[in-house]
Amino acid sequence: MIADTLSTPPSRAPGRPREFDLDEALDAAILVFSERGYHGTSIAELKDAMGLTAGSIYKAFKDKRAVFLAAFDRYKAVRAALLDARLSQASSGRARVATVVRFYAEAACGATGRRGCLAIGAAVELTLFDEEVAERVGGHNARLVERIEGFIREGQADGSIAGHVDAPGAALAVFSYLQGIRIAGKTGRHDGAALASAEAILRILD
Amino acid sequence: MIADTLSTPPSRAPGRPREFDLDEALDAAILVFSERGYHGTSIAELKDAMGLTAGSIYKAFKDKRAVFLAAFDRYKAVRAALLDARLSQASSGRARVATVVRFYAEAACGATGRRGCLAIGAAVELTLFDEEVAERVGGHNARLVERIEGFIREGQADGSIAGHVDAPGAALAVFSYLQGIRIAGKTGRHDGAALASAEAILRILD
DNA sequence: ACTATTTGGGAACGATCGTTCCCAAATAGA
DNA sequence: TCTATTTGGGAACGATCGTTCCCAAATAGT
Repeated sequence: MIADTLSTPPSRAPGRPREFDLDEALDAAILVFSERGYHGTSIAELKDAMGLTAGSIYKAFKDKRAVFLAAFDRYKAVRAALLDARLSQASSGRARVATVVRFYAEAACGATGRRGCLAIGAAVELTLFDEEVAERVGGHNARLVERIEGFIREGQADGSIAGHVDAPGAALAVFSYLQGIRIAGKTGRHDGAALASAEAILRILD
Repeated sequence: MIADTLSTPPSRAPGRPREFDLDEALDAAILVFSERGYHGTSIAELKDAMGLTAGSIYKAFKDKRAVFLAAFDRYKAVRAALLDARLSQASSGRARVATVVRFYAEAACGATGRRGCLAIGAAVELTLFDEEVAERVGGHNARLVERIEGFIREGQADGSIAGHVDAPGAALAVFSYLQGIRIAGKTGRHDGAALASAEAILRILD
């Protein structure tokens, strides 16, 4: 696991080198797990989607749960990078909240919306009986809520958000909207109103 | 299935009578399916929870999926009855929206919140590959969104909600909040702020 | 060249899955 | 009382599950 403590170049380890890209395989796993859920996904389906054999999967990961956790981590990292890129262009507290809200509303539309969010799937399916998943999901969620609350306070400081807004309550309300719009997207009936709902939620900040 | 077309009393059918109450069994199934999800629940667990044998389950229901659909229908009916009872005491459009929002926020707290919502579980786990589940979930969701939009329009008519509010957008935003607060409740970290978030979301209507 | 190590591929394993089947028990109608 | 019908209980079934194992191939170090 941990190599290159401070040595020179890549300096490969002994043994036959892996022939596939781990992240590409995880991207495929993210799709399958998002569509079918954890328990609804079999190793056979994972195998087909990732283009690997069972042996290769179990050499790269301890078990099915480890594949899921790795996919979850990558999903979170990729989505966070996309969101942060957009956030860097927002110049007020309100603009940052609006960016987050629109980011989720867009993801809730079309095929992406129907496919669903891996993190929400993990929360719904696994948190009750898997402490580690609960810890990760809960941590990510709590951090996002805190971040939104920070944006709100920034907005109140820069004048873009009304001072009477209850920051913790509004932050949890916005966070809940983010999760909920992605569930609305599962049925694909509200694509037309998704962006309108994003604008509506921002009224909380007036 | 269809009996008593317009005849007299109960008039039992031939054969040994069922020894358990169907609704009580379904209430147990609702708990298990809510906690573990559809694919995460085995017949053995269903059997234990419902206090039945496999044979009895398969005499009352076609298959596991039929148990789930029946549990889903009952869950929806029970929750709708509870909500309607509260709604009957609300006397303005805004009060009705507030009642709905608080109803979900309360359900998101404590053990109930951690257990999760069966309908959301169905949406996340099953809608993509089960047309019938997608139809039921989508129908219920669409009806709730329409109902909220109706409450908003009523509020605009009775003066309790500002006229400039975009009813369709606000309705979807509120609906999304309802779904999302129940996901927030899965991790049980935001119980304290749940009710505050419910009040915050109502600012949409100002 | 030889050894140690790791991966690719896929057969094989035990466990568990959802479902069916069978028999005894309980009821209605004749 | 006899027949038809339905349920309760639980053993049994084939299918599929997640996982392990084995062997050939590919690499690094000596």
